[in-house]
Amino acid sequence: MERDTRERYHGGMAQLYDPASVEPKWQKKWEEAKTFDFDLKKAKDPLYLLVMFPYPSGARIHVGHWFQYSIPDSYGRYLRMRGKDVFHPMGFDAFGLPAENYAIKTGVPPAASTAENVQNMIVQFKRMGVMFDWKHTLNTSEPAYYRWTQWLFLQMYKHKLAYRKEAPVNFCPSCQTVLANEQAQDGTCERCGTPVIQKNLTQWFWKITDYAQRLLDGLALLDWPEKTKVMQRNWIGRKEGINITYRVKDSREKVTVFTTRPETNFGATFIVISPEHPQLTALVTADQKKKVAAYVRQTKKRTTSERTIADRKKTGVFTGSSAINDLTGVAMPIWVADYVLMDFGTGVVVGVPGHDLRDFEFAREMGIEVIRVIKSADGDTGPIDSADKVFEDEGEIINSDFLNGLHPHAAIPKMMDYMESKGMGKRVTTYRLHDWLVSRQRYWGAPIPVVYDPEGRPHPVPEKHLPWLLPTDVEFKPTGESPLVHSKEFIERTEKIFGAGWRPEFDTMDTFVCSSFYYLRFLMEGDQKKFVESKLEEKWLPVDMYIGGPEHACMHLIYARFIMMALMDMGFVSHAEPFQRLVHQGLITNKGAKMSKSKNNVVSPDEFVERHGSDVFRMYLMFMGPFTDGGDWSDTGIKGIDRFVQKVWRIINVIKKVDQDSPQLLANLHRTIARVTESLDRLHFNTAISSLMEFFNVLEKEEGMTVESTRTVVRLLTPLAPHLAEELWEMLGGPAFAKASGGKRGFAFEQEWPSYDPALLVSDTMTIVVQVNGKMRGSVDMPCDASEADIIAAAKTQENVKKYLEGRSVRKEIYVQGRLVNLVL
RNA sequence: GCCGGAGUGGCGGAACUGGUAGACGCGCGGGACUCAAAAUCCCGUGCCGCAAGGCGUUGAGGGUUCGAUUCCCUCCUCCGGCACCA
Repeated sequence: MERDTRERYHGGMAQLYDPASVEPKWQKKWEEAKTFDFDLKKAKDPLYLLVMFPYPSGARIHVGHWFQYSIPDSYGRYLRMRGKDVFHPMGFDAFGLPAENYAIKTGVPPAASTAENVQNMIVQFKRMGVMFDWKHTLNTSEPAYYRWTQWLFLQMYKHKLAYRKEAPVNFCPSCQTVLANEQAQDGTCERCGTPVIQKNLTQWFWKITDYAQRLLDGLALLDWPEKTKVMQRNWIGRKEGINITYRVKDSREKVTVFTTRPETNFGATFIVISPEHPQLTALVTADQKKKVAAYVRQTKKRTTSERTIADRKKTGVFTGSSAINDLTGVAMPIWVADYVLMDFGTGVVVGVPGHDLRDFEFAREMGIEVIRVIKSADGDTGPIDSADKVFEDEGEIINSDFLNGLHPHAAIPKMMDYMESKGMGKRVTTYRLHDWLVSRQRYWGAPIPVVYDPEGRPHPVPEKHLPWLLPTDVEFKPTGESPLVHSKEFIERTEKIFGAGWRPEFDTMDTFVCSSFYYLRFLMEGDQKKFVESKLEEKWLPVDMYIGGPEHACMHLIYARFIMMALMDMGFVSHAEPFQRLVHQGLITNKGAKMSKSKNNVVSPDEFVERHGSDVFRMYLMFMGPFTDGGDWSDTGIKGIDRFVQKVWRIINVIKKVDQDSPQLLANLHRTIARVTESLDRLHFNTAISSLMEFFNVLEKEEGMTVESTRTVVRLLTPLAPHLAEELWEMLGGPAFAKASGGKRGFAFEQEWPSYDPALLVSDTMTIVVQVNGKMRGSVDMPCDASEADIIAAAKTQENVKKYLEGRSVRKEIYVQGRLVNLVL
């Protein structure tokens, strides 16, 4: 078909490059030679290159996988040629919902489907031609791995970083199952549409909040995208303010509020307490009891997402109590309302309706007095009677006794000092960050290694019983409880070890726990009795370059940092930060939309890889644009790369091998080396490829090239098109040459990266652009050592320039060294 | 609403710290080869012009500068994140 005719009309000079036979050949040779087997101990110049590990889905590898894994592979090959000992492992984040859902649907146990998916993915990765060291792979769902997930839990428990408390979960009464937040969007169940209810369960938490400040401070030293750092800072959400304590009228109770704007306190007219607040009952007076109880009951029915819709009409009930504002002596009614959240600040808020929109809305709804204490930007000091007049910005303070005339930057500290001196308040710092809820009411996860005695008290499972195996005699169909509850074996095992009446913890761990330390487990070889080998950890961490999607900015990337810090405090590791440099690959979309199975718009790379080969496909992905940008999928340009590969093949095959390169060719080659090197250093694979294209466009017109230079060109191609380069390298006698000249191994990617001679980049003439009034009017070629005066003089004699100078005087002459002359008239 | 980021030909994109905008590729137009098509090669491809040359131009408007895609201000659009956070 196509191929025969292509050859026939090709002039018979060279065979067409055929990736279908060449690529498997080299994949086999690489594997047989064990070229990717890595020795962590022997490595001299270690570089840890890590790409976030994938979930082993049952579907075939998609375009996004290719983008995420083949391009970093090219980068890794480049660094390897630069002399780095590049450790680039790959594993599988294998616990999680999809395998469990698949089991519910088909009855296939998650362990079986997962193992099969992993094998399928490995085959596909090999076909991709990536140089993962499969000797160092891991799978988080295997007991050999999750025993360390459990070990980590035990360490957290031992160091008082794990605790239990009641927390609400989303529950679907129809499916009888706990839902993740993403399965319960809009307050209805993803699967059946039934309204989701909130259910309180006692669950395990990890105290990430203890590390809030360190997580914040640590960001400063990381080589991460600024955007990601900002997101983490916002996520941690440090706020400095003051806790003000008010006396409650006719009661021994006191209420404490948190505020960052105490200077507005002369305008405080009410207090709002969260419906969940434990102090609430003590504040409710007898005559308000019924109303408040009804309101609290109503709130419980609402999901968090429902409660946090910004535009919702404010609701609330008066508790009957009032607090005294000691600044003014005013009694502030205490209300209960669901717009105040229990888990931020103190769960109680002081209402300043004149200068906070939500407070104003509430006050208007409930008929509470509004006082102005800040002059608005346009000087308005009058009453505040509409939402438009609520002035939330900073301005001059009025109606506030000793603060009058001040601006917030001065008033805030003054008020804080005043309140602290009078014992009314105390400065505090709060964080938005919440403790990490690690319990999941799921089957397919690492069992939490805890057992409960007959009195219900928790005890850690001793380390000698790890891995605390996930039972297999379970019912996957949802019953409203954790699937593990129905495992006879699990309960029997627990009673046998710990005694009659003992029960295991039936919840499993969040999969983010598994992925919070996997970069450490890749460093293990052979000995599986230790969590981490100290010498290797010191040598290899932090990860030099971590590549993954920006969607992990706030979850995985904070959890992993937290765990690393905790492990350092416990003495297991020597570094506080796991990932020194972070790069987010861009997203490959399809017609602007994210590819997803549910949208049925996932592009399969299979047919393209089959037709054009792995090298062409990966280079096409690189050529689409910068790695960090991603892009919209389109196959229209793949032809360009295919042509390029054929052109490279043809030229290298047919070009005359000469004894000496022309000076232009040599200069061009060295310029190309410089540009490709610089592009790769900056992860600009697209421009690395275009530089090579330019080189071949010129090379085509050359008489010939030395074998030495040809080999140099092949080495430049090696990271980008590894299979093609290997074939060319062999053709050029590269392996024999390499062995003869230094004992290095023979594959192309095992060779040294070409260096360039800066002297060859400089030519002895330079082209100076001549501008008149900032517009280009010509150019002059001058020797590099020409003086400024000579250059300007030459510029003025240019025909086209002369025309503009005619009859006008030059007011100013600007000369930019080696670049341009601008004549201002 | 708040916090980030980005807007460059028909398209993907290039342009290091302000200095020839549009590299490279796709697509498109023309030509060579062919009975023909595909493939391949050559030429062209911001606009006007046969050409010499001229003009315009990096989302819109303004500013700084001899000179702005690049720096500053205002606005528009798109993307990402957060959001009743006190």
